[in-house]
Parts: sequence; structure tokens; C-alpha cells
Amino acid sequence: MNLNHQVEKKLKTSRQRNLILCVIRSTHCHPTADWIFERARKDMPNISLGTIYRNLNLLRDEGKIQELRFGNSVSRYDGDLRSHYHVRCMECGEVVDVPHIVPLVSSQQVEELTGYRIHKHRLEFTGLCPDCLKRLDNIE
Amino acid sequence: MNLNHQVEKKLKTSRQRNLILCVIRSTHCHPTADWIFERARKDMPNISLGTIYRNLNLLRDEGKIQELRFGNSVSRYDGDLRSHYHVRCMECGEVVDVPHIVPLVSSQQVEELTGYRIHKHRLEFTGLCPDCLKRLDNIE
DNA sequence: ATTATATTAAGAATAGTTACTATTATCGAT
DNA sequence: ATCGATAATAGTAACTATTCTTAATATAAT
Repeated sequence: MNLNHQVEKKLKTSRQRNLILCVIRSTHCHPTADWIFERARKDMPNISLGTIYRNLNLLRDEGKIQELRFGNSVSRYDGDLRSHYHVRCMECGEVVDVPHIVPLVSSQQVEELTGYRIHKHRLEFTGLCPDCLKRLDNIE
Repeated sequence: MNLNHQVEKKLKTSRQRNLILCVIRSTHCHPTADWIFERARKDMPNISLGTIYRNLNLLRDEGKIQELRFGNSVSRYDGDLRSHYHVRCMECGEVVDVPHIVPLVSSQQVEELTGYRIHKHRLEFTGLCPDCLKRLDNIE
């Protein structure tokens, strides 16, 4: 839950964690843990899936990557730390960034309406990507 | 994926499914499958958890309930079909509605920027509920 | 270099959910 | 009311994504 009133534990560097970070930064595809695992083991054949997950959580807690969770269960990760939104295709599952959209959401309004202290919000769009749109049009 | 070009299968009524719908409509707490299970078995002691899940999916596909998926994996369900947003407490997990907020999001803008055909969007807020806020203030 | 501690690989464990199977309930047509 | 077709059920097993455990190894501080 990391509310900043606990002492930060010093992380030792590890080749595995560095590799994982490189893998994430080298793609724009918002990869899943499994995708990262497959990619990482090309460079380091006996890295383990547990190591992937543990370090993804560490990197997320350190603030070096973003974890994206969409409706359908699997986590995806993003090396782009800037706050931005995503669209996911309901057919093929592809996830892409929504560029340059201004956050139109007033957290302050929500705080006034609910009494909650708002820390963040998530906005995600679901629809059909251009390829799937075309493909489905051809079928009908 | 239900894109409306397949034949709808006719559903038969069942006491279990009716009960599940009643349970969901009788609360505003955005219950989880497990909560619904515990509540339902008071009326129908040997209803099974599989029945709960199967019917939640059926009711969702029929459009009679909404499935809410927040970051942390467990699904919650909502009998209120009107499009509305939610806030979730990062401490206790409570989920409440954000009342009367107007959807400020322009799907059309996103379509223009990404080429996707947008079907829906999800907006959810995360923060601390009034109770947890107070409790945490007392600790410090 | 030695010591203390963090990190690892491997695999078992867990949580939430879905699938399978034999039986029972529902529904439309007689 | 009865029949035949098929959906729904309870109970259980299987599955998937993730976390935990453990013994061995790597790293940083002395």
C-alpha cells in the first residue's frame, strides 16, 4: 500500500532487474508479464517467471514503470511514466496510447461529491482497432 | 465477444438466476461474487459458487447487471445500469458511486486520434474513503 | 577477502474464475 | 397432463495469473 511512512528498503542492483527494465523500455506494446518473460529469456535463458513478477512489482513500487490493468485480468506494463490514457481493442486485445488527450476529469469535484481523498484516476477506452474493424466489415 | 451477429440462445428462467438478480438489486455495495454467494445461500442453502459465476456472466451478457473490474482483480457487480462512475478506497476496498457527474470524455476525439471505433470507456477513481482518512490521521 | 544481506531459480501454493459431468428443471408442442 | 428437447443445476476438477517458499547464489559493505 506504500503510504510513504515506512522506511524505503535499499535495492541492490541485479542484472535481471536491469534487463527487465530494458525490455519494457524497448517496446511500445504495453507487454504482459509473460511477453516480458519470453523476451528476457532470449538474453538470459534461465531467468524465471517468478523473478519477472517480483521485479515488475519492485519497479512499479519504485515508480520506474506503470502497471496497467484492464478489465480482462492480465496486467500490462508501460515504461512511459507520463500520465496518459489507453485504448484496447475488444477483438484482438491490442493496447495503444491515446495521444495528447487532456485530462478532462476534475478530481476536486469528485472529492466534494464523495468525501474521498482522490489519489488518481484511470480512464480507458474499449473498442475496435482499425484492422479488426476492416476484417469484420469484410465478413458481413 | 458478442458483436450481435450471432443468434441469441434462448435462456430459460431459473430460481437461482432470479435470486442472484434480487440479491444484486437489493444492495448498493457493489458486491463480489463471493458476497453474492454468501447472501444467496441464506435463501437457497445449496446453491453453488459455479452457479453464481455462470449466472453473473449471463446476466451481464443480457445487460441486466454491470460488471465492474477494478485494478485488483476481483470483479464486482452493480444492478444500477445507468452509466456512472465509481471511487474505490485504496485502504479498505470499499466502492461507492460518484453521483451526478457528467461524462466529460469525448469518445469522438479519441476515435479521431487513434482510428479506433470506441464502444465504451471506463473511468474510475482511487483514493481514501472518509473513514480511512480519519483513521490514518489518528495514527500519525 | 569476509561477512551480511538481497536476490535468484524452481516449483509449490493461492485466489479467482471457468469447464466438465451427471442429474434435474423449464418450456413449447402435442 | 405428458413428452422431447435443451438449458440449468450442484459438485468438483481444472485452469490462469500471480505470489510465496526455500535453498543456493550474487552483491555491497566492511
